[in-house]
Amino acid sequence: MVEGGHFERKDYESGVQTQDGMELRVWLRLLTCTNLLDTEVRTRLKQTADTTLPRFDILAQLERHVGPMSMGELSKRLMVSNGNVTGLIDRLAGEGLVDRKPSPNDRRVQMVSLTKKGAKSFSNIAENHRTWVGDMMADLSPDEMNGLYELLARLKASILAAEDKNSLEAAE
Amino acid sequence: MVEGGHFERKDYESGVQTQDGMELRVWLRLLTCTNLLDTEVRTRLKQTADTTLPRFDILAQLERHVGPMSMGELSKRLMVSNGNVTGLIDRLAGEGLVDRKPSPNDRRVQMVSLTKKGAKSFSNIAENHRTWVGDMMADLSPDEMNGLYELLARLKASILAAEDKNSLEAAE
DNA sequence: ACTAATTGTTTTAAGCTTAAAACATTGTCT
DNA sequence: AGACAATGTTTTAAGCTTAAAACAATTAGT
Repeated sequence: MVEGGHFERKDYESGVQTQDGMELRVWLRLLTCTNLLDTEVRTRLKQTADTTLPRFDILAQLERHVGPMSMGELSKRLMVSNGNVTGLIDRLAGEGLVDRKPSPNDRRVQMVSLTKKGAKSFSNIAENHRTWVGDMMADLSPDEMNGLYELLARLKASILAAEDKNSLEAAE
Repeated sequence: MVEGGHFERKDYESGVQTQDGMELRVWLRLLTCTNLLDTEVRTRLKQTADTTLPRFDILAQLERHVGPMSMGELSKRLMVSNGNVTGLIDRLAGEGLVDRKPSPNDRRVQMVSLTKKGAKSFSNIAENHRTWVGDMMADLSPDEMNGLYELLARLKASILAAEDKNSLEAAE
């Protein structure tokens, strides 16, 4: 999109002013890293397997679950809306990667499972996925990886604490 | 969505197996943190200002630029497609937050600028935005913030190096 | 000046996403 | 059993996003 090689993707940092606080700078750098990785993964999924990340996420959930899974459970595990799952499963079923059939116990429920084709497709893609992510982080030392891992845990805890505090205030 | 308070949002970590490599674990934790922050910001933008993050990003770009900006320049700075900007500006113009008029020099070009209403709206939202992000990171010490900032810089460099290497291979 | 290529924008088609409404089925209560 | 609440899924309406095609206007080359 832009010439030069290093700014084809979202890079929110380019707009940060020096007077911005450290929090905004960390947030924008976090966003930049996530977008770079995310975009790269999506691009390679498209190029090498002609699929998308949401489809891949569904196959991954089905693969690690023993036996078929209901639409609702898929929706909970992926943390997306029910309607979203309906659409994705429609397309995956159309491509023959998953199988959807009504539950014999409860006629409201649709049970979904991987087809053989779906399982095979997933295992190929998952292998690639692991390699891609590894390559992108190849320049970080084990110490750096551990440090990042721990700091992200601290950040996650801080965010959740802030949300809890906020929801308590809202409940008053 | 799920009871318990800590897993209402995307949390890819819940599915990671112990045999997964460190790279995948870091990636999923990165994704979790970004999604938590991103979702929170979007939710609050919706609740407090009835707007969205893409709209906010456009107002921010227009605010820091002196004078009107073309559609193409906006598209480059936000790192999104031209068509995307067209749609967003359509809606922002409909809400009276931005002004769009043809350039006098080049009749292909549309020049966009903030209206008074848009500038006022942006400054209110930006103030809140800074506070939200600060609150979410409140539990991290200055040292931790600096450490995270530096490690993310290392990660960004590693990703870009991997992309460059990959595109060089593709060009052979 | 005519033709070509280039540049700037919009339109189109497809997919992802959500919230809210609509439907279908099951469970509960009397 | 009948009414009503709760649960599981799909549909609908709206917005974000992209790639590719279509349009419009400018620039370059002859």
